[in-house]
Amino acid sequence: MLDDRRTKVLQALVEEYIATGQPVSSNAILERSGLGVSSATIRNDLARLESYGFVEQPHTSAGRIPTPQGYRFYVDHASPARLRTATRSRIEAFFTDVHRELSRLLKETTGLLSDLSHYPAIVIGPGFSGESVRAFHLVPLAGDVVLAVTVSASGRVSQNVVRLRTQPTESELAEAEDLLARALEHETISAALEKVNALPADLIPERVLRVAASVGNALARVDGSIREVYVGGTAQLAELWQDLAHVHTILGLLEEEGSVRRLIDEASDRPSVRLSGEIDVDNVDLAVVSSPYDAGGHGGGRIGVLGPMRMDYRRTIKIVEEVGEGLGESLGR
Amino acid sequence: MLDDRRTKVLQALVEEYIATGQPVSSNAILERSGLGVSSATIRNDLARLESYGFVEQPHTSAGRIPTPQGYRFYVDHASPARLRTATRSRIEAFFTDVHRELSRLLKETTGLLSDLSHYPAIVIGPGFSGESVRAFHLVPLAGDVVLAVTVSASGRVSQNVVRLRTQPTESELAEAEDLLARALEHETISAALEKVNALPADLIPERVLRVAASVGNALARVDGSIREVYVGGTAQLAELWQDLAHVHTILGLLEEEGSVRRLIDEASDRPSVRLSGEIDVDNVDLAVVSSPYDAGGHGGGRIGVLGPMRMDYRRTIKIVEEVGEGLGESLGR
DNA sequence: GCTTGTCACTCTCACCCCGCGAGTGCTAAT
DNA sequence: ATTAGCACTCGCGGGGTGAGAGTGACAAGC
Repeated sequence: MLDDRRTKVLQALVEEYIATGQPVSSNAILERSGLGVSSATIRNDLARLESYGFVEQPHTSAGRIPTPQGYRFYVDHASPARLRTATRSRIEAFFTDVHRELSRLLKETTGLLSDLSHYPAIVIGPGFSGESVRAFHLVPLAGDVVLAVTVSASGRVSQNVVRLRTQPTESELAEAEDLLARALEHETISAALEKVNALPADLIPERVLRVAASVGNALARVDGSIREVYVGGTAQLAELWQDLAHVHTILGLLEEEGSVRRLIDEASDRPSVRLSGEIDVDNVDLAVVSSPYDAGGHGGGRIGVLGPMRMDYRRTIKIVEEVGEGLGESLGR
Repeated sequence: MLDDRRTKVLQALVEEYIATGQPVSSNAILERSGLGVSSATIRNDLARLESYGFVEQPHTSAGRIPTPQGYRFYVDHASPARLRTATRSRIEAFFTDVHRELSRLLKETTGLLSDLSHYPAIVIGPGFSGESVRAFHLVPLAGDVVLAVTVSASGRVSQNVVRLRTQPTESELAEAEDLLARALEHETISAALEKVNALPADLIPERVLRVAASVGNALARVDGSIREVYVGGTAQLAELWQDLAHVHTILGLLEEEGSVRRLIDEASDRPSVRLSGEIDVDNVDLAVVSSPYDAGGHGGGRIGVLGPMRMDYRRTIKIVEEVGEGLGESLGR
């Protein structure tokens, strides 16, 4: 597609633009790239790059800025950065030897990530699925509504409000709790549900069975979909976009759990970069750098940051990757 | 301090400024207030109000804008607004008959409040204290770290990671769990802790007792301070302040749990308004309208919104108050 | 003594004009 | 294919200007 020199010209242009935010002139590329050619040559190359749609001019007689396609090409050809040892050790220290409640750990991870990257950060919690259940409780809330509390083997606590069709008596509820607790013990939720459904219907009062089934179904339904979403570092928004309309739109995105998920949920097993056009978000200058993490037996999730397309990709990708690894290891233990 | 007409002039000025955001001229006050005097008279009054420090001029030949003192006088003398029935019924519908997990309810309440008020909203969770415990579990996490899960009578679930000084065996942990569960059953945490400490040391292995005491102390320490903080509607910030520096500062405030608490924590049993100078936040144009809520036996908390000083106080106060009442009732059941 | 009509004065804001400088595209030469 | 040179384009910032909004002051009226 692009010969070697033109690739270098585009890289220099993107990096210069990322650094300065100003349209980049042929002379600036000359200096940054160190190519031993004249500015006129570079101007010719720029004209070619423009015809390919990688760069554009804000107006005649101005320098060039990258188009989304230009960024895409750059990102796909960029080598990852090396992190300073100070940064690495900060990540390491963060995940070493500190035991925190899961939700707190995830929330604080957004803090770390956004601190290091200087971009707002997103962390999606690891799934529940595949984990066995350590403890289970039913708490009556009101009438036909009960709260099911499940503690997983790794100490995760999940709460679900379940509305039953009928109002159980206290003893029925206790029996159902007992039944489910037994079925769930050291089992995954889906396995336990089968157990419950296979129970001998003649030995257990039907009403109890019905309660247990209702709760079991409710659990199974949410199982796996309880990946909590955490967002941190939103204060950076104002500095990054410098534009109230953009800040408003992005705050709106980050406020709604569903759209946050949509931003970074992706089935890639490596760090990935998504740019405005590729995300289902209209007309916002947006790039999302995300990476999966693997918490060993305890599932895994995804973390990422978002920023304007004019973003330090090489550094950011590396940071997101490393923090993801740290988080995975920390959870995996 | 102020005679009747000057009070009205100030009120009209503040309301006009809240509505338009422009410096208010004597003529504008004339029209809005309906006072049957000439604009010259109002100009004289304005000069007087200025000497009292209630209003100021951005520059010589411009209208007046309220000073913080002017706002203070205004809110202290403002009568609360009436809400449209549509608004009232929205609040009512929100809290009627829907059973949600507590954390979800509180989070969604910030959504309701910010939707109605058009300002970012804060909800502080009701305390745990005073509630009896319904279920209790200890889950070993790793080595000397255990997770204590407490379910309160009203179905609230609290998780605490406790680091013990020694590593208990499985059976010791089970015994300690049993011990604490028994002690806690239908008791408040503080009452239970006394029970545990009063246990006959000769009947129970010392190691078990020590574990139980560690956990109990950890619980007691966090008991009452676990008032979660929820923030919603931050997307409004961009529209409200129209100024990147302000948006940045306030996002920063809202990001940190401690500062959010500081914004609305206050020991007033009525709706209250705090303005920039009165809050420990420097140089931000900020007003906080907050109100307590009472969840009956289950404690209570505080909710509020924040906005620029140029804020529709009469309407906002009423909305915050009503949503607070709704939340209190909903939790009290 | 408070209120009012009048009027000169002040200050901002929006607009326009214009010159500078950066940076390009083109062309002709290598 | 590359380069030097050059004419051309266009945005940006500074300064000038006129209109309009609003005030303060003053003298007259109730």
